Amino acid sequence: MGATKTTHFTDKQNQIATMLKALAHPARVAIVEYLMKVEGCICGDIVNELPLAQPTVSQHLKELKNAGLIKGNVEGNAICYCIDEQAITELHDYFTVISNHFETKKNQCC
Amino acid sequence: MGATKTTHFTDKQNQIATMLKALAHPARVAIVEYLMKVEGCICGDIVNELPLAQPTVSQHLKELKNAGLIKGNVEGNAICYCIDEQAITELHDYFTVISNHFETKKNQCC
DNA sequence: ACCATTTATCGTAATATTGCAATATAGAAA
DNA sequence: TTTCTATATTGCAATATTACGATAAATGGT
Repeated sequence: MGATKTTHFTDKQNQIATMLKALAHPARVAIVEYLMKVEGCICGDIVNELPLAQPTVSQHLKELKNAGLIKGNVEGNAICYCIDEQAITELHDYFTVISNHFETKKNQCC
Repeated sequence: MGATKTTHFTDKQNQIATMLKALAHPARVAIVEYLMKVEGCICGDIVNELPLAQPTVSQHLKELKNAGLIKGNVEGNAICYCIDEQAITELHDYFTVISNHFETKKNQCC
């Protein structure tokens, strides 16, 4: 089939899965890390930082944008992409809840 | 192509991407959340909790296990899966770093 | 207007993922 | 040993993803 069955899962589960999927590729992880490194936004230079062709990078940026992880502004000739903090915070909070839960319970069996 | 180019990314980037990919599906998110709910481990009952056929659930469990997010023990007739805390902690720490970074910088442009 | 630069889109090939029916396997129970 | 129950594996069809060359679109500078 190839298509994911989303109907019977909760909105939250689908939303988290979608956001994680956006980061589930080394190139997209690298893009986010590059955004950290440059302390601002990406304007063209990202293509030179990745071992991928320009259309491929553009596609990855689009996926990050669709998932709400980055925002894009037209900045004259170039385009300025930067992190959407809210999305990152949401993911961080999610892992905080999971992490706290399992830390306090300290694994009963396995 | 379909195959991800991993060669030119760092080990850390590939590792994070692999772990996130394991969680990048609502069924696998639901499995982890179910593990939280039952406060222990899964022994068979998970198939009844998901809107998917048994072989499909088995496949999702396998992917979570391959990525190191859950551990499996043979427990008599059934199999006992539970969370691998270390993997969850690793992901949590990763998002903490990113989250802290962008929070302090408060978005210069977009 | 023309050209250069930057980014997006299209088209396409290769591969991966998802999902399930059928079947296999392993252990428990009878 | 036969049977039941739980999980895994196989095989396959449908769809998604990844990557890139070619090309388009948008803007700035000349």
